[in-house]
Amino acid sequence: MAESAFQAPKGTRDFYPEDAARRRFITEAWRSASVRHGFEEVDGPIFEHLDLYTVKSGEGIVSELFSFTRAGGEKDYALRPEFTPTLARLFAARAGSLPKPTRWFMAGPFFRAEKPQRGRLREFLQWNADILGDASPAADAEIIATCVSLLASLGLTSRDVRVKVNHRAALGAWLSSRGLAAERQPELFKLLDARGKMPPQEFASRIGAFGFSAEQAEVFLRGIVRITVPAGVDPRTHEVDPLRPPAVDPSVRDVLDLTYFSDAVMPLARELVAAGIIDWVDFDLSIVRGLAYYTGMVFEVHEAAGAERAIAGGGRYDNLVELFGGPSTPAVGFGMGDVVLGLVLEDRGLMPKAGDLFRRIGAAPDVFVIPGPNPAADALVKPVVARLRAAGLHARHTSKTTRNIGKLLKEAVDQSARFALILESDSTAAVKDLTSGAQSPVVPLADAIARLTGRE
RNA sequence: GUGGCCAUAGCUCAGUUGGUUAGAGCACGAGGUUGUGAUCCUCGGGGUCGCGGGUUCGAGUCCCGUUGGCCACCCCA
Repeated sequence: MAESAFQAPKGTRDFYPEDAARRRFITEAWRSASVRHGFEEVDGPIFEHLDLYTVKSGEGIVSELFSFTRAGGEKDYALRPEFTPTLARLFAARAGSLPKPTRWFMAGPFFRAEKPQRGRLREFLQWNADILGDASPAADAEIIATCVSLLASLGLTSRDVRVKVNHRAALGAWLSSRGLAAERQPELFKLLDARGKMPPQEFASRIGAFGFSAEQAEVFLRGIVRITVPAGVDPRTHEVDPLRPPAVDPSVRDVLDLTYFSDAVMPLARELVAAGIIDWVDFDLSIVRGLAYYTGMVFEVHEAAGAERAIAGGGRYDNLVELFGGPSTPAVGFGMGDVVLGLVLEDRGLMPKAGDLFRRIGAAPDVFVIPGPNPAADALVKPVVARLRAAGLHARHTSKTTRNIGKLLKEAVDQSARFALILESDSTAAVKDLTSGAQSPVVPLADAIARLTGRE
């Protein structure tokens, strides 16, 4: 703020080196998890025709978008607020020649014209992974497993975060069986979604209007049917009896008929057990999400104590590709933003600090070349650095004038270099391992370089 | 979009009922001592106090507006 009156636009971020490194740390983890699970990377334009978004969401969406008309142009455009329409467009255009199922991921910037708050900005990065052309519960589970794989790769555990899973069709069928007309269900979903924002008495009274008792309201408030694997049981071989959901809280059964729910969810639960991630999952009747187009399984990932906003969310959307002009195609996927994920990692102390961070993203120097006090060493610094770089190493040298060994070693450490190469004369050097502190004896320069460039 | 709280150095903050040239610690830069990441010493850069206006002899301080941040509501694809 010193020299300029300009501020970054509301809800945007500036990325100084350590910020950019944190961003890369996250995006590289996204990429790795995607590739590990067999997804291929795609992308589309960062702005699309405005119509692409109003088709699905109506004109009301426009106030949430950054939209514009080119000076002198006619068409309306919008910065992309989500990827699903673009994904559907890409898929529809080549549906005939794509493999089934098609597994795609992308990660990039998105824009929403909302009022910024903690965890919610106007420009953010989002990771999307989708499976198109596979209607099976196995695909549902694979999507969740990919998400869990990412979380685990960053050091999060099933005690830090919970995957809340629900099934829209199952919940709808159950509600219909209790006589709640389909038209009134979205109303109930909205109430369920807002349950945490009102006193319990108010919730009980409002849910009473839908024909639920106070005891049932209590169950909705707790909201959770948890399926866990008992300690000592190998989740890969653990059998789940579809007729008897394991470890369901008995008090829940007393007041809710979960038959519809479990019929729809048990095949998925079995897949989650097979994938070894059932411990991460709670089945939660109140998770509703974008009622607009989800048709089956829906899920959200939350910090276990409920801190922060949702880390990720997704579900099955079997009608959407068709809505965008493609062939009828079952699909399931999810999105995860970088903002909340970053906050949770910071909260848990899992975001690496400077030196480690640069090392983790491959931006730390392999070797820092230090001239000793011998004047002959000075002239050697640049040729040696050039030679190390030609061999593919990340090599740096000081730009300071001091030849104080201690200060130069400190500079090497500050820059998180792995090794220091100390030039002793025009033909000799020592290699110091800056991680262990071990230093080699003074050897011929060629030997020292060979040690640094040789295979590990 | 509505409302509340906040804004002084890169960071954390101090700054008296309105009064000289706005300070500290850390961080950063240059150099010195000790041939090894430390310690120590010297020096230095950096602020039109978010921005604009008003009141006043005089505003970092009081008033209004504005921008941005945080929080709640709305929304959350």
